[in-house]
Amino acid sequence: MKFESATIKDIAKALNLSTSTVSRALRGSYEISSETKKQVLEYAEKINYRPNPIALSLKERRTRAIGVVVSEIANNFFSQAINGIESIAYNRGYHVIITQSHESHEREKVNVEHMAARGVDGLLISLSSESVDIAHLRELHEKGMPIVFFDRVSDEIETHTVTANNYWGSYHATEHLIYQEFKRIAHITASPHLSITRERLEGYKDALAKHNIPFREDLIRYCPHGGMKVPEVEEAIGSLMKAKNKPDAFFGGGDRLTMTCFGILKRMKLKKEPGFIGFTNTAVGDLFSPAITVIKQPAFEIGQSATEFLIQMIESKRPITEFQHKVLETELVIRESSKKEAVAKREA
Amino acid sequence: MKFESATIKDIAKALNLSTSTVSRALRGSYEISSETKKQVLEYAEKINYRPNPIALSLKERRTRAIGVVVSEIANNFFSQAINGIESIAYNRGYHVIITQSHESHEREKVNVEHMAARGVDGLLISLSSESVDIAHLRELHEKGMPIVFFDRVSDEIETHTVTANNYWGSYHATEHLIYQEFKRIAHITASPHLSITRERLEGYKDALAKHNIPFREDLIRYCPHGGMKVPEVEEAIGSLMKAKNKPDAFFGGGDRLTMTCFGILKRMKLKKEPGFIGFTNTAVGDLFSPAITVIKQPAFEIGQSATEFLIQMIESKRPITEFQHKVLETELVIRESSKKEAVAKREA
DNA sequence: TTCGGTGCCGGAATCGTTTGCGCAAATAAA
DNA sequence: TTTATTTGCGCAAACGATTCCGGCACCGAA
Repeated sequence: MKFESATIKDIAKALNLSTSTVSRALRGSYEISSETKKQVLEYAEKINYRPNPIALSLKERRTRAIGVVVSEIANNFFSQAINGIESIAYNRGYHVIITQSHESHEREKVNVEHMAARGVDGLLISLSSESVDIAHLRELHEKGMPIVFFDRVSDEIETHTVTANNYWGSYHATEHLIYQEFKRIAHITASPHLSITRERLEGYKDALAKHNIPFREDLIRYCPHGGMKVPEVEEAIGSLMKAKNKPDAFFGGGDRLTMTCFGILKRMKLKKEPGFIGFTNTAVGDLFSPAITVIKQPAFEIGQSATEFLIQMIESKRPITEFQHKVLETELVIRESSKKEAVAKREA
Repeated sequence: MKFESATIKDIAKALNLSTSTVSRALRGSYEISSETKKQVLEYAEKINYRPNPIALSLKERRTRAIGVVVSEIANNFFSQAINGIESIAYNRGYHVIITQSHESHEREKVNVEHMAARGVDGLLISLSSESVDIAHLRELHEKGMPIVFFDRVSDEIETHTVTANNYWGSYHATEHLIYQEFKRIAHITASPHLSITRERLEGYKDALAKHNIPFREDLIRYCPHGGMKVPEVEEAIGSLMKAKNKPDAFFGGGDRLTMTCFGILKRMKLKKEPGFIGFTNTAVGDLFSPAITVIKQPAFEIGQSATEFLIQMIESKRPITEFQHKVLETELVIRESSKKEAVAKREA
């Protein structure tokens, strides 16, 4: 089974011209008589000629494609970010190749290497939770591959980054819970070496400090798989609820994590329902019971900005030395799950 | 900014050999002395040589990549199906290129053409809701491009298809609502020329007929954008609720549609809460209020089967003439939203 | 010594496209 | 008429890899 397409040679043969003439005619070179041009153009149109992008890539050493690595597309944040990426890329004439790391460092590496070999012009990446060692990226970066980090960034590579303001998002969320008079706020978060984990943890800590609530390490739980493995989260919550002083509120540190967490807590049917808040970009937070308070990230815009930076790098003649670190604000959407009165009422 | 890689020429030059010898040595040809082979292999390893896939594609006229077109990745069904596709593809040594049509026929066409030109070895496609005319696919198919339809299929092209048993899924869902004593079941569904729309409508009709409930066209609403445009669904529901005889239950015909519908109904805060059921693969249906009854499709398996068929077609020596139409069973997950008693209780 | 065979390797074509260079004919200038 | 310039086009190399074809050297056999 193969699939043949018309080539420049077919045109040349049919019109008794050389391939070079045809090529030049197609791109409207001034060296070709307008009559020949017309002939070629018409015939090309007739047989629906399309230049072979593979041959072009080989020749020009560029593909007009950008590669994307996210952990999961089945994650509201990432699917929205991808839509942002596409919106810019298509307008600028780039195609987007999406891959998933499934939070696996190995998978991330394989994907990145394949896309690099395949000749993408640049890479947009949000690190997997397993990625401590990013030698595979550094190597590529040193060879000149444009790379932009978004969401989960690394400072081991000097380049543009685009993130949400995780610190303030987390700070405000935590402060909101404090205002609602929750005293023992547990923070269920992802792998501690992710930038987002650290930033969100800092915001949480600082909000506590601001309100003179001592930070307690035993209220923090790290789930390296970021909510993908339910037992991991169950274990985290279980251990928290077994303690003498149970938390009275939970704060989820990522999209999947927030969902998983919320589900587990709900299924536990606790007598004393805890307050809940989480980072997630779900569109249906108000359909939940209780309607869930969320920190929403400007995912679409993050995708857009990252893509703009990347294309700018790709198309720049000289190496870039000044890098930007764009930070976009989050939005706290307050609903029922974080309100003390609401919680109290549901318990009554 | 460019990105250079070692080539076979570099090896040849360094070792004072010809490129042909190096090429042969790398693939272990018997015509090359074991000594030369060793040299070449070692040097290749040392400089971390990787064959250029673009050059290979040009030569071999295959890319070991398969293209996927879905309407939205931010759709639980599709993201799960894509995971199924990847699980098979990667094991068989194929890469997966994901594109979204956003329910636009034009976008679908552009994506398909680009992937074809780019040289994917085959195509996995679930049609956009706008795609009535599929000339772009037929043309490709006639030129020999292997294509497998999944989920939203077309009978205009003779090929393998993989779908959920939409008819029975819909039949059982409808029957379930009937058993729960709902009398006027509205069906909010997608574009009428999608195969899934037709199949689900048939199941709905036949279940009504089986229970001697007359089918009423005025209980059906088509939303061509499949729930992507909220106003469209609001209008549909609004018009149904304005009628003298309001529906007492709603049945959503697709993933996005079900979510959108459910949200709108909830926000309407109706005195008399209608029964609800819908096709969706959401993982969090039990977190909703009320917990939502769903028809779940075996999305992952659909993705897997479709990919197996496709790779089989790609690797087949002779044209395939016998096509399979695989149908996988759906699962009805009954929760609160469809239970008459529950609805009554919530109303009390 | 010559012939056939084998082992090992290089030359060159090929995939589809672009492009530097050169060449012939036509036109313009001398 | 001769020389210079322009116009219009073809040849061939290049991108990176594979592969057909052929060649050289060395061996044993006749």
